[in-house]
Amino acid sequence: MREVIRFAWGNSSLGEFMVAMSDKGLVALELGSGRDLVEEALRIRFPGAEVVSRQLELIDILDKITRVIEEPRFNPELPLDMRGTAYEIEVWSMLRVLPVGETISYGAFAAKLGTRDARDVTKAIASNPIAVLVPCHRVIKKDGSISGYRWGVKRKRELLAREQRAKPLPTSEGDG
DNA sequence: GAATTGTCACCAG
DNA sequence: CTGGTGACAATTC
Repeated sequence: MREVIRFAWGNSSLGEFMVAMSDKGLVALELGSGRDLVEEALRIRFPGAEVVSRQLELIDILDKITRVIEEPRFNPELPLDMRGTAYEIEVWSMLRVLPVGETISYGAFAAKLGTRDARDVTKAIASNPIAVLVPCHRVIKKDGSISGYRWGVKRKRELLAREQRAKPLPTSEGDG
């Protein structure tokens, strides 16, 4: 029996986004870069699967995702159906334990995983199909600057800015 | 900020 | 194993 991938589009302050689900859970969360392109990419990613639009069925999911984007500390508790190599899944799992508002360098993150190279971690992170819920945006360069993001550097900066605002630290920031 | 170089584990064949 | 590849890191201008 053919696998069915359901998807739907939502809107947030970061722009449009698309969620896609298999029977097991979330398989993709894409931040708007053209509906046709994203939907096409979905079919390429799941050859042989039936990719169908289910806007109304996923309305609850869309609502949760929207809230996560607006409020980084909100936990949607959605099941993730992560597909990739064993190494990629390990990296994505590690990403999800990073605390809100924290950032880590690729090198430091690599060290947490083992003795692997920073360059290697980037490949796995860059292959992450699930934006925001797998907080790949919390990994930045050692320099502190942001060099790349699959869904646009501007969105990455925006997400980080929100998380830092949402950070529970009592410190009063003097930045302006 | 943009360009350059060193480096190495992973992935595909 | 061989070959190709990077959302790096550190340096330079």
